[in-house]
Amino acid sequence: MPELPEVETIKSSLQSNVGVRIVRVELRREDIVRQKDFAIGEIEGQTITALERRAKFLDFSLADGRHLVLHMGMSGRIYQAPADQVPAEKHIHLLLFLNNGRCLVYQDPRRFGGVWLLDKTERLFSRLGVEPLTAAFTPAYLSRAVKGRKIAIKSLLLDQRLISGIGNIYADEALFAAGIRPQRPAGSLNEEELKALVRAVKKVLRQGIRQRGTTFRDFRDGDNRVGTFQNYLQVYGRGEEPCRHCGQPLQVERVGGRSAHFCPHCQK
DNA sequence: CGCTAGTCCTGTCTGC
DNA sequence: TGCAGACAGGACTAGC
Repeated sequence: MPELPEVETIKSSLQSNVGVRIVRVELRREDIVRQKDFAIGEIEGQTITALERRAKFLDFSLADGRHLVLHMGMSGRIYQAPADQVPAEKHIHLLLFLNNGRCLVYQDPRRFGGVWLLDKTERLFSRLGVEPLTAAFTPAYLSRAVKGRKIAIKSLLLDQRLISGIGNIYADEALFAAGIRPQRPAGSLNEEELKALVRAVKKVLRQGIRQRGTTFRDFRDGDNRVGTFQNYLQVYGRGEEPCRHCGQPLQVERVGGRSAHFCPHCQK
């Protein structure tokens, strides 16, 4: 569910908890912990010193230098609530009670997400590719990444080892904005198209962040509020509705096992 | 190496 | 109203 703009939105909305101490932890499901360098109880009494995003991961730095890292998978949420009003909802797996009167609620029905308790984030983050909103993501970088590759360009955009943070919605939106069909072999893109694609990826991700994410159904920010980028989607989730640009019906096809939305007229 | 299909889960929607 | 089946924003693995 949450892609880069959604995780970035969650991060911003939870920033006020930096500098706050975790007084009590309630782990309701042990099996959501994917990797454990230390026991969950050891985060009790610790202050959150930073909250950052890496790809689709949310990274809580703790005062002792260790990290609590979360991934939302398809259906995960993390939001703050008054500590004395913990929601009586299903699939709440982790609660962090803070000394500012709030608690952080981690909820994930499908459990494709998870929690990492790490001494260092290196092992988890080192296999991730470039952050698409940094200066390191350039046409030259993408050109090297696609060279000789027959894989569909959309699948390549979703490969977190190359570019980290793009998911199904923003991949489709970026390809539409760049005028490139999702099933095109990556290596077939010319310099001009690569340039357009880099620009389009940055553009749609920034728009997504500005609109505080896309709420198709599940996404909520750190205050449990919906985003608004769904009102600006050009292709994703629009089925065979008319293209907003040319009026021709959009098309949905499976590409690399994922649904791909595109305009056969506007995208080449 | 490249790609597909299967896997992990629950919830929701569609069609009968 | 019940039920079966398809599908969902992610990421990993096995196997051809």
